[in-house]
Amino acid sequence: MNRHDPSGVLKTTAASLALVDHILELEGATMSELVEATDLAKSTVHAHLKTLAEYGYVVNVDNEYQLGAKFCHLGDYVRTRKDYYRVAQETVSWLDSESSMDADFAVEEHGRIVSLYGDLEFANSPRFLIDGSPFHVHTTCSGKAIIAEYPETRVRDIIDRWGLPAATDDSITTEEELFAELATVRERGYAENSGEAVEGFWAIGKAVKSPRGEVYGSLNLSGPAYVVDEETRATQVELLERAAERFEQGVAELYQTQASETSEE
Amino acid sequence: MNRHDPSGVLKTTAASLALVDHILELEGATMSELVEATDLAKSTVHAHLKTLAEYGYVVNVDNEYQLGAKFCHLGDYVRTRKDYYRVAQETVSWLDSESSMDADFAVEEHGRIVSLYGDLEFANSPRFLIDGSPFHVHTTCSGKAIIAEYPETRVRDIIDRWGLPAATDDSITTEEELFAELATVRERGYAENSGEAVEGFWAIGKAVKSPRGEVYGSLNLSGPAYVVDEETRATQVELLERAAERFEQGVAELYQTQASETSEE
DNA sequence: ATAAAGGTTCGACTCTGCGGAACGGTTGGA
DNA sequence: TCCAACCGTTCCGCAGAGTCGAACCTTTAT
Repeated sequence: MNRHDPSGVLKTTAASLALVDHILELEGATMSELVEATDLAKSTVHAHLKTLAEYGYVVNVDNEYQLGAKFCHLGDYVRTRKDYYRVAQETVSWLDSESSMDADFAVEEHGRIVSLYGDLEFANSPRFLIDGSPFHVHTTCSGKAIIAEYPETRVRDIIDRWGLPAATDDSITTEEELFAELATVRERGYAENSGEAVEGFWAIGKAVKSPRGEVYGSLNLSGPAYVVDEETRATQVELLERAAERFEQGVAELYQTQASETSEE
Repeated sequence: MNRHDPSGVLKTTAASLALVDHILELEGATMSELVEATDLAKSTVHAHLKTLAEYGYVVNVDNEYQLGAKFCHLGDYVRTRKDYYRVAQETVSWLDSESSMDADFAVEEHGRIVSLYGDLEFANSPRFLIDGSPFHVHTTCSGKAIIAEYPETRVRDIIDRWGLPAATDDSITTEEELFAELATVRERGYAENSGEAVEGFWAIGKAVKSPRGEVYGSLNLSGPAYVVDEETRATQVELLERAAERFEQGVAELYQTQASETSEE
């Protein structure tokens, strides 16, 4: 599961969380499947599952263990806690309605890409995930758009940790390719993906930043490549850029309101 | 945190997950706050946080620990994995557009209520949660609508485990009240809440079932009580009932398609 | 310059998670 | 009807792992 430095990590908790990853990967699993996947004793797996179930992280339906609805609860908490969440949600739904493609907003965390707002069916689909974790930065246009804004050392930290595994035949797999691509992204102002994350899919992404220049995440448009010819691609790029402006302006207004509210007290 | 039977539960994992609950409750916490909240040594908390961080469950921004975006990732997986998820989503958005109130779809799991689809800002808002866990069944109209369909023993199991704590002054707090209310719900066909979950809020919920009679969850409408007079309440009930029909019909169609697809192979 | 707070590392003690085997409950085929 | 296979549960002894406390480092504020 590619954990880089297991020193100082509690093995019991790690084993429990690894079980969660396995259940995700297997899209639901029976106990013996998990015993096989983890090389732990049946009684040990049982103890972990019981603990996870106690906290609502796992449920057992029809002799199969599944992840619990508590993840929805916690996920929604994370989503709504971002101060820009309302702006992001509005921007995505605007972009989605204007565009013929699917819109979403994604962030980088721990060197991985998670889609926070937008059509959740595709963006976070477990079918396209290598392990239990979210997308890699180098295979998604969101990832490329975001890390193009990072200093080189930060990018290196991420690839040192997660490597550059291919998702498709067209994925970037070497450092040189990646840094060249990031230079292109900076120059062009947005990132583009042609089947690098999912075969036959075309996507564009643009990073959005706070007034102070911190990168919040990336707005994206994606869809099957055959539905967009050269001409419509240009329109999609324009839409994306307008959406990014809307987002950044929305956040700026948000800060102004907050500032005036606090000064009134 | 009201864990009923700690036997067989791994204390290390439980401690880690308890930390997650604490971070949720405190809406982000510093390490010393967590030391205080848990009565563990600083080094112990550190080890747990490091492990949770390693798996993306926790992030540290500006000397504050927060829940990670991985919960969004896992939550979306849980959401989209339900076979009725598309039907539920469509029904909720229909109901939301037709009604003047907020629509959502919630399920019961482990004796707690989690809102899966619909406006996530309010339905799962952490501000209204007593501990890190989702809503109680007896304070929400979704919960009442759902457990009204359960056999009495199952309802008793739930209240034995979670008790009947009040969320507001109007909450149900005794078994007699609850069972009387559930009888009313069954008779009337839907559940109603007047400030029992949140002060000043009015809500209605109706359970939806599979063709075989299993309860999937509950469709709900909720909003501030002052915006709905007696007359509009009647219309909202009608809308809710039509939505429930749409949902159940949608699921029935889904099963037919699945059945014909498998028979073709 | 000093203090306070957040975070990190280390070693020793002790508790607890781990494995293995044995037991129950259910399903389905002989 | 019986047996076999599978899923889940319980129990116990031992070794390994988590816990604590203290010391250390870094950053921010006074």
